[in-house]
Amino acid sequence: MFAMHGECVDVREIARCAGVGMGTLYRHFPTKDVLLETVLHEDFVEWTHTARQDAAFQNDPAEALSAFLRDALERHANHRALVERFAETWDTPSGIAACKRDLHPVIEDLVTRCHDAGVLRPGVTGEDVSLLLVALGRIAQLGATQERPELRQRTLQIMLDGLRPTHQSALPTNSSGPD
Amino acid sequence: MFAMHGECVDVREIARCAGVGMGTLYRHFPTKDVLLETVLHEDFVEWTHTARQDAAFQNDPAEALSAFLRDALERHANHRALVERFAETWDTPSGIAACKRDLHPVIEDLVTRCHDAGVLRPGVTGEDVSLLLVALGRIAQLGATQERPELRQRTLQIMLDGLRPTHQSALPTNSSGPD
Amino acid sequence: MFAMHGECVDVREIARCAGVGMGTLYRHFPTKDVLLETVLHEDFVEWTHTARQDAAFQNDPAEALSAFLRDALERHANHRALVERFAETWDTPSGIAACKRDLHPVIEDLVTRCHDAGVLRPGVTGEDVSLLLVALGRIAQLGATQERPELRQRTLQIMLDGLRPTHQSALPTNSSGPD
Amino acid sequence: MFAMHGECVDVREIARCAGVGMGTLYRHFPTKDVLLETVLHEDFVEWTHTARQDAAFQNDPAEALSAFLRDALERHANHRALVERFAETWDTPSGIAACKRDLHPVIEDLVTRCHDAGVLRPGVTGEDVSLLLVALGRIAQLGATQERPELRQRTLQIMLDGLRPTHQSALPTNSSGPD
DNA sequence: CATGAATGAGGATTCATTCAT
DNA sequence: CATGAATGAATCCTCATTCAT
Repeated sequence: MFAMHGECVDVREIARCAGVGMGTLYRHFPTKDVLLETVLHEDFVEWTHTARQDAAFQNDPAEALSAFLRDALERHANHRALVERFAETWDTPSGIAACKRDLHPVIEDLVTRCHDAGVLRPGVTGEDVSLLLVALGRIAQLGATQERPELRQRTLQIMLDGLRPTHQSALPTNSSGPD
Repeated sequence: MFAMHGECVDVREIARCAGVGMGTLYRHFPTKDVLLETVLHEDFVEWTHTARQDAAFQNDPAEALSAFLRDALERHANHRALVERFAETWDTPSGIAACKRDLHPVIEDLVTRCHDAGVLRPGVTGEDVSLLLVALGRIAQLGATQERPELRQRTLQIMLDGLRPTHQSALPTNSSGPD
Repeated sequence: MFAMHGECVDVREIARCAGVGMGTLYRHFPTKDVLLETVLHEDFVEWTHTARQDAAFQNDPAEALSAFLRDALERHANHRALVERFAETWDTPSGIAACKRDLHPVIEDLVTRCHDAGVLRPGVTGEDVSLLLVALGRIAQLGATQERPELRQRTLQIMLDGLRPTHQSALPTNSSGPD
Repeated sequence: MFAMHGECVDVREIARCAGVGMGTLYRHFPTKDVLLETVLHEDFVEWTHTARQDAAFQNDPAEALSAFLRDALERHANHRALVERFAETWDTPSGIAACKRDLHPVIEDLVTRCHDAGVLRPGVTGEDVSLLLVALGRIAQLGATQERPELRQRTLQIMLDGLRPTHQSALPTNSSGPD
């Protein structure tokens, strides 16, 4: 339900579709928000697991990274709440802590491997890639890109190409210097 | 208020912060939605105007495009509702019609000029640029990028570099062929 | 305005149609209700005047009464607020005091004249006739009777015939006796 | 509540008097209007049922008709919203469709039976009787007739007598002729 | 004295959460 | 332990009335 309708779904709808009563729902999850976080945590765990495996099987680190982003794009396209909350990772200290705990290490690994192999633009960090993910998530939710999936793949391609080591120019950094 | 808190703000809050009563608000705008659309329309008009001028004064088309995106990024960073509704341009037929009417031609012009000058990756459309805008908008709203503005500029840089004519590989198109 | 739309009209509408500002309206009438009462009072005065004259010119008391009711019916058909408030005469002590003061004597006179001439069913009082007026008022306001005026005239005819001296049976009286 | 105060009662008042919260009310009835219509429908059903039975047990058609009107009068006296909405039957196409569906056939039957028995003034239609009902409804709501019930019975008596076959004169018809 | 913008209480409706059965 | 009816705070919008200009 969260995947389809986002975090706005009526809890009654959720209970009804789950085939249980409201009470049962609230016994297991004290709050709508906790339910959502739980659902998302499971999604992150599964995503992390799959991503880790895919990365392990893929010897080409560049391809590993782009495969990860391609997969992420499709996941976001099919999961409204994921998109809505994934962004929060960056904002709320606790937020979807799950995301930070589970997913970020995978991204960091991919970035490190790519840098080691020299297939990633210098200076790109895991944080940069995560931000691109947030950006892609928003794109994936647009009705237009749902009807014409090639649209979101074009955007992804542009981002991937922007990450190539072809671009040696430094990315902007904290202009106030190291403080 | 819309800029700061998005379209969810309580109308009472809006009225209070405007220093007026509910009635005054509703005298000027028949509906919360009309108020929002009015605010956004003004923003789009101003944005369009500025963008057009900037583009006219800038002889270098590539710089014109990146200046446009940089400006858009800052605008989105300071305007939650803008971000929320700009995306809708892609979904709701009517939606923020203002956006389509006012802003899209500017984008199309920029893209055309860049292509004519050969400074834009082949195949990139105005639609692609608009999608990047939506993506950037989401980024700009993150608390993290508000505290560390260089973060969003990094993302923008990656996107801009992905748009360079260096990348000659074709972008994905409707795989079902021309129908 | 009250005549056309009833007492629900927006005061702003009234002011606008009168070509004055709200302040002017409220200078003359401290309250919407006072305005309505004033308007109605004028109507009652005019009605009373006309009714008195008509009655004076008409030698046949029966015809005078039925002419009065016919006229009242048409007035009610064209005056929503009149209908809405005329009924209140019976309820609120002050209410449209104007009505009691201005119109009721006319009715009482007509009834007395009819009784004196023996053309009215025994026992019928001015109060009975006034109640019939209230009843007719409601009828006159129905859309159906506005489109087909003969409908309301049929109802009036039935009432008038019910008032004929043909009917000698006593009308119900306070069953608890004279207390 | 509707019976006592008419359709203007605050839903909160309704909920409070029902001893339930707002939510409970809205769980059962999606809209204030639906609630009203439901209440009225039940009333119409019950009314129809009773009226049909009374009519069936009464061999004298004239008495059946006057009993029906007497009963209607008392019902209206105790039900403000009934009065308010019953009139609408004549105006809004849908309106209290329930009324038309449930009650009108009963009235038509009564009228037909009376005509067959020759105890009803020639030309009187079910529509005429329904209009008299509307008229009586208004009367029944007056505070004066609530305090002195004989007042409304007098009005009813006058109407009933106006319906007697004694009155052979034709009732007004559409003056524009049969078109 | 005229204006009409401003006021704000009041009314219908929604939905996350609780609790008696 | 499961149920789902009940709760009521929160939200958008209307309109009679006031008051600064």
